[in-house]
Amino acid sequence: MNNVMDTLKQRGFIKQIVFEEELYQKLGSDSMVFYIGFDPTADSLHVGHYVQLVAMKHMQDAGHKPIILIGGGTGMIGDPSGRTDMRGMMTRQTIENNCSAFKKQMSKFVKFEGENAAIMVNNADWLLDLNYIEFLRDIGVHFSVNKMLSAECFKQRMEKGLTFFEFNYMLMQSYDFLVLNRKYNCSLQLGGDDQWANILAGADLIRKKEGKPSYAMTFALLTTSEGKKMGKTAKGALWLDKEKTSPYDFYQYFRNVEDLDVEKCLKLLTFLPLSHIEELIRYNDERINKAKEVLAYEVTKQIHGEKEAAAAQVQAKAAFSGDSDKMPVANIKKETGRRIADILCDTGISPSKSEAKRLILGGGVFVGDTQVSDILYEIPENLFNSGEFVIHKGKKVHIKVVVK
RNA sequence: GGAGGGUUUCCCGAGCGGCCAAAGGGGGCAGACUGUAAAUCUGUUGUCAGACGACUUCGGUAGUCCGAAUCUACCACCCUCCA
Repeated sequence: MNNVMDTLKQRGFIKQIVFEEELYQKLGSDSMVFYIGFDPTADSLHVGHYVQLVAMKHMQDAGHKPIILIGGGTGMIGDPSGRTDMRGMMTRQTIENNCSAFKKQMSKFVKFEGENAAIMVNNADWLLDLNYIEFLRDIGVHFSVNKMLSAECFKQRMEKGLTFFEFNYMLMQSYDFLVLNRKYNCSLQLGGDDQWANILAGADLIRKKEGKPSYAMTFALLTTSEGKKMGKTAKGALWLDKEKTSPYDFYQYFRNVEDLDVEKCLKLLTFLPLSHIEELIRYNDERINKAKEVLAYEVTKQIHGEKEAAAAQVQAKAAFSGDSDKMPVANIKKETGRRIADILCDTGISPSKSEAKRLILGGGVFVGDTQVSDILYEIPENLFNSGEFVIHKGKKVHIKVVVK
């Protein structure tokens, strides 16, 4: 069996590993049970989660058995790692809703049948009913506050303040690992590099309580070449839920990544063979656009399926080549009037009329091929009555407006 | 529990009682240059209005004043120091 650690390394996933040699041996010879945890912080997964899922799939394909842990219990607390302030506390109801949304989305990426079928667990099942005193006596004794305080993940919080409430998060996550170890013989935990301290603590706990070997490995976070988090848009995260981020927007996001990030994205987010990727990123000039198209298509395909990906690609190509037949469409009602500012709002191209006017004054709006410079501009009657026309906002937003 | 400091527009942050829709930076959007890239330069960045202008906003509430983001009182939350 091909050693998956090599694969993950070559594709740039791996950031830190505990007992690397030993783990490498095991991954190469046995089928290991491993887990990745996901806290239900929103009602949809985003690209950051997706990277973890890709890694999980590589692991599963190599014969290892994944456990997906949903943090229905840890979500009640909120991970303080790397944050400057406390997360808003979520109600139980919200958490449960988020959990089921997560489950639904994740089930697409890993297989739940066969020899090394994935399983999904929820830590609410064992965390919610813990007895405080028992827990402290059993688990709490193994944690050194001195050591915890020196952890990198609390650093930012040492300046702004950290409540005892959140300070416990690490114990919860460590306990999860222990539970999974006892129940499923899970001895490896994976996660984003921001989870390093939490994961390590868990591995230590298993060694202390069970005297058994346990391993930890973290993945590089998806960041741009400038070190900023990727997957952030003006509207928030890049969601996997197509109601929250349309396949078209999703496609466009990756179609527009910087040159310097294309390779990383192809390796981390797609399953294309490395040789193929090498081929794609060979050029440094405009030919790299081809690679971006492939990237956008492949990632969209993984998440929304081949049909949606193809559709997004067609729309994108149409929009940028001026082929109005296949452009993204916005419908408006016939009675809305023909003023350009109103139409920009009705189609969602602009969030407000003031904004629309600014855009026009700035020279960013075209109806068909004519630039609009007057805020009072009306769509010519014959065009309006013809039922459809094209509006361009800047160079990137091209919409076919259909009058109904 | 005691003493002090804070809460400003998407984010960070400056704001003398009138000239504040509120400096500056970041981010966003648009223009130029390009390759639907980056870098750079320019403009713009509360809402409504064709325009004059009107309206809403500076943690909350109630006041003082012709006039308040700026003053007062109370409330809420946060931080720092001392216990």
